[in-house]
Amino acid sequence: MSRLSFSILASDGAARRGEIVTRHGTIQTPVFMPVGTLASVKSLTTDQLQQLGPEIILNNTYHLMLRPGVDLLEELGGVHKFMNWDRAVLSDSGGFQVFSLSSIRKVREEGVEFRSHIDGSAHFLSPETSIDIQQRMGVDIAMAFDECPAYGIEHAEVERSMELTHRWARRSLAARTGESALFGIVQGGIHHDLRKRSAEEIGSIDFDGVAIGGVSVGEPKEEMLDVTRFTAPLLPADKPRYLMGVGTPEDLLDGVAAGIDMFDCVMPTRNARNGSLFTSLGKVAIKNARFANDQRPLDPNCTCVTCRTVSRAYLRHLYVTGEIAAMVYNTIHNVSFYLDLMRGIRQSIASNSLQAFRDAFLSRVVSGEVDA
RNA sequence: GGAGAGAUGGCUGAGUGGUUAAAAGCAGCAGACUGUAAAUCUGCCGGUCUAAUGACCUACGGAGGUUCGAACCCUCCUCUCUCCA
Repeated sequence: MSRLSFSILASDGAARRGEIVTRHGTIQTPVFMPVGTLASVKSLTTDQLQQLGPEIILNNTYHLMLRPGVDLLEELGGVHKFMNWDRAVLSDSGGFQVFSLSSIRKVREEGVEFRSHIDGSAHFLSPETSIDIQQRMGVDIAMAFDECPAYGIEHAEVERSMELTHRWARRSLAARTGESALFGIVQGGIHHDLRKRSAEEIGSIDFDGVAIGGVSVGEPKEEMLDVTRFTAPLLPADKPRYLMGVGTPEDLLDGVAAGIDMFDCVMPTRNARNGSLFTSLGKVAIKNARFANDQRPLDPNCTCVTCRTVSRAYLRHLYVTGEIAAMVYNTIHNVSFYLDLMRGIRQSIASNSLQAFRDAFLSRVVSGEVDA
């Protein structure tokens, strides 16, 4: 079979309702991909994850390259077998670590030299090595190796970085020899002219999908939305569009409306571990004293295990006492909430009512009736 | 019975004449988190008033004293702990 195929089933304005077929199953889009950096969606067993039902998750090249190492990963049969996950996996190329680990790396034309954040040892990632590692991990979708520039640097510097990303994009594709599908990444910061150039350049390369990278790196929300709205329509219409690292529930609604098909973000999982929970009635900081005696389910409109079986009072107690179960329950809920949201979004596109769905969602959340 | 040590803010615990409303940790209260160096980080944390700066009050076991000034020095009292009988 081909590495990947994408078809659009319906649309609503710029929003698309589609299907991506991978070697590990079919993905309904728009889709949210939970992040499992180290071949684990933090705090969840694969079985628990499976029951939540995401059709695809993320892994990370940089982190897995360090531990357990790609040789071992390959020897153990790839990430799917390693974590006993039979659905799709997309791997980030390590490009984000060029940004997030900027203090311990050095960028050159050839690639990026990292000092391991674990033991200080030197590691090198280039388009060729990144793609090689991703293929050997056996992921369904690999990402081109890119440079993710920080927010706030000058236009000329963003342009230089973007051009490097373009050269690396072609090298990434040339390095792809295996079964993994490969997505290109558009850069260009917050600058329309650069984003346009990048979209044209990356869009002209024979990738299986195209991502918008370099957002959610500290820029104001409006800038991110502006870049997304500007760039999405410039991307090839017949390929999946992936907005990297985004975002909040509201961001997902906006992204879909702009024509994005795929999202990933650490927010639901990280926030869960930090006691910040997304609900249909707004955000809940479960550690707040007001939940100490609150016997209601976290979210009355949610059917996840957490909301079906335990109270806010219990969730608060687990969190405050530092019990591991707090992270499990919280993560189950937040991931479930995100997946439910995407399900609702897909249905609304199919029935041409995305705008109404968005309005209803936001009005419920904004009304702040968590305490009602 | 004898010898010694100690009593500090909700807790543990620094501080031995002024810059001390009093370190630090914990607990408590709140906030942040966007392709994960995150079960992390930040702020507040005696009281009242203030948007804030700030002002006043109360405070280092109790009572008294020395001093311009005391958590810190002296006296007595109360209590706690350790060792020896």
